[in-house]
Amino acid sequence: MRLRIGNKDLIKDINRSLVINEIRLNGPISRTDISKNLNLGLSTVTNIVEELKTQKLIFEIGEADSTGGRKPILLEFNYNYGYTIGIKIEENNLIFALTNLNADIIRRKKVPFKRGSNSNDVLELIIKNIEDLIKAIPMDRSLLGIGIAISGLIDQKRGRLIYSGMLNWSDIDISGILKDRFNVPVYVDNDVNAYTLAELWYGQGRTLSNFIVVTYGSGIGSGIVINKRLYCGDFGGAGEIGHMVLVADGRKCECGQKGCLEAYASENFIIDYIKENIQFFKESKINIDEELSIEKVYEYAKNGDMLAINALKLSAKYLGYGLLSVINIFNPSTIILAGEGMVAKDIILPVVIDIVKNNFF
Amino acid sequence: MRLRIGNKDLIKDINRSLVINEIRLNGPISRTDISKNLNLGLSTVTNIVEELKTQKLIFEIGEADSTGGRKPILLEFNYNYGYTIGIKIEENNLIFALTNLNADIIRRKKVPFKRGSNSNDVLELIIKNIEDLIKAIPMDRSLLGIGIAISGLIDQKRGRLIYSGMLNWSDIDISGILKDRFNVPVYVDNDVNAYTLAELWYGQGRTLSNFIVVTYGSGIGSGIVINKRLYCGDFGGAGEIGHMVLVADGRKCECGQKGCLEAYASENFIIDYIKENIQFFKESKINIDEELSIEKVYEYAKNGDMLAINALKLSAKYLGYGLLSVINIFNPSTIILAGEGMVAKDIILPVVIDIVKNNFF
DNA sequence: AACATACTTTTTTCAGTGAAGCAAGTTATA
DNA sequence: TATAACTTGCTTCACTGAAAAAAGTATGTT
Repeated sequence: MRLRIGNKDLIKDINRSLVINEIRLNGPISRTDISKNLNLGLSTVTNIVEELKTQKLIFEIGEADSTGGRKPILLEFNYNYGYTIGIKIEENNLIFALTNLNADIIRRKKVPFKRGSNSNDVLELIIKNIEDLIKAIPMDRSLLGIGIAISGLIDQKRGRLIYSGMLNWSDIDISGILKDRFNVPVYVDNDVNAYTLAELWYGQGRTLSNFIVVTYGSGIGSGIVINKRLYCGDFGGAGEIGHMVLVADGRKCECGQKGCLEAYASENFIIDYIKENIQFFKESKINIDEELSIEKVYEYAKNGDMLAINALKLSAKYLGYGLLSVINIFNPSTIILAGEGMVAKDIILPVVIDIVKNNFF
Repeated sequence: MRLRIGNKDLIKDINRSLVINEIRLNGPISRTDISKNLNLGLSTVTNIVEELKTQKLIFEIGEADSTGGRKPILLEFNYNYGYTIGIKIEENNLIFALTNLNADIIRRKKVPFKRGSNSNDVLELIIKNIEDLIKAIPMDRSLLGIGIAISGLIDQKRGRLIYSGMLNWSDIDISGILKDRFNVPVYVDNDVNAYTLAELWYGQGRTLSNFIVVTYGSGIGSGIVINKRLYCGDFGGAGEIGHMVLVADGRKCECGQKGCLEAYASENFIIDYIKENIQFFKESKINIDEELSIEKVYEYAKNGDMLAINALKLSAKYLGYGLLSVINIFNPSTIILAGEGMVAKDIILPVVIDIVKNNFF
């Protein structure tokens, strides 16, 4: 990143940003209060507000009660100034959401596609659906940007998909293709990071400087926020805590390594563990001959099946050790646990919390 | 951190910083080149340079060869503008260094104190020696700041020592005491972070945005640099990679946890391993009855003793697994390995590199 | 070799610009 | 009449850009 030099444009940009954010986050608010909160001159605020009003980025929403003088005029951010489209690419589904700037969903759409489709066909499908969604935007407003979440390794800076095992795609310039077509900024990131940004901007992370989001489900991933910014590493692949070594020389992991956290705390491990140990649980109702899905395991556990419960608890134990490492490394005030695996949180959380509490250095 | 509003002071501060840093890092340099490199107006550079010259922060060092026109006047940063004192508190030694702003050491001093001394006595000793060092500063120059490195848990923001096991001190307002006495900024951090900052400012890290320093010795620690800033975590304790769980339910660690990296990759492990396994190495020359120090182990290893070599290699193997986890989490372009353990790098490095290369996801 | 002319490059000067800041004034209310 | 909210007009100051000044080099002529 090149450092910006100080000049009048910089001042302008800074103060406009400050005023917009003050109104967006603390609005409705009066000019006087903005001035006090930001320590900006009152006349400066007046001028900036005037400009933002003509740009329709903000508007006067009405007046508040007087406290002994002229009533303050309340300003509010125009959340419908523009719209954005968010897309999640799943294994055989596209999920679209058209939102305003408050992330209110205006329209939502789920579009299936054939598992294993090639990237060109799916991108074609994405373009068609974006065109369709754009029609729902009011005439005098416009699309401001597109965000895409894909499970895989992403070059965030260039908006390229480097590799996705789930889709079996590699090296696709998603941002370039869509930017050419729609002429708006296009952001691409993996699903965990996208979820982490959501927590940072709209969720529990709003008030935090540093936190880690850990997703627990088919695999284990994490999003890292440091100094209020998502950290992606030098090659875009930070946060792969699923492939931390938890058991030196341990179980083989899909990635090729041995003893990864993900080889112990994941859906696959739970199912494998049940298969390996069903012989020791004569009273278990689990039928090993039918295809065993993770949902069925949850079902069995809910009904008190000890094998299912043990498998979940063991997986949770390893998850706890993984979190312990994360805590020792990042020393964050908060860790957010999420992911499909959390549907069994009644069983998992007590185990995890117990391990973390009793072992933290 | 409160955001600064945009005004003329901000512009001034930014551009003065940019010019100073340009001269400091790329000097000697002419006004014209500064203007080109920073994209700042030539007249602006002239004005700022004039100001910095009267402040004696920079000076004109001479002229460079002409390239067909007027000779450029070269500007250089005045590294002797002021001085700083750096102090490392060891188990029974204080190490002082008086340096100029180029980190050139003007004077260095080693002052022993009684192991187990209380903090007041040692701080008294520190103050006396600082007073002594200040006498070595030229009359017209001054002390600009003090930096202190201690092994332990530090509250960097307040400059307080929270707890040091090595010294058996806790909750000491080091910064407050010295700031009151000398009226200059005082920075306190643990030894690993201090070393990491040295790498960031003067070492291999100068050109890197993200890197991790891993110290391997009596324990394992790490310093984390993200976006050119040292990351300390919300409670000042980030980087404790020594207490990552490497072997679930493994060896007991000094910290109370089980299976920490430090329980496997550390001097203590190496010595314990030798004691536990000497029975299997009949040909080993190691005499288990004498007090076994890590230095002696290195000596034995250098002379080809297989037990010593095996112990070092095994410890290195675990270190490799630890680094693998660090790489998976941070995805940095560079890891810097340092610490006393590296004196045996001929044995350790090949093992570590092999593990990392063959396993990286 | 001495000199004149043309061109280059570096640095300085100075009027102009614009964003913030300040103070006095206006509006609206208790 | 006092007070709070907001507006207007003027001042300030750091950057900008163009022109001028300073200090060279390159080349051709006598």
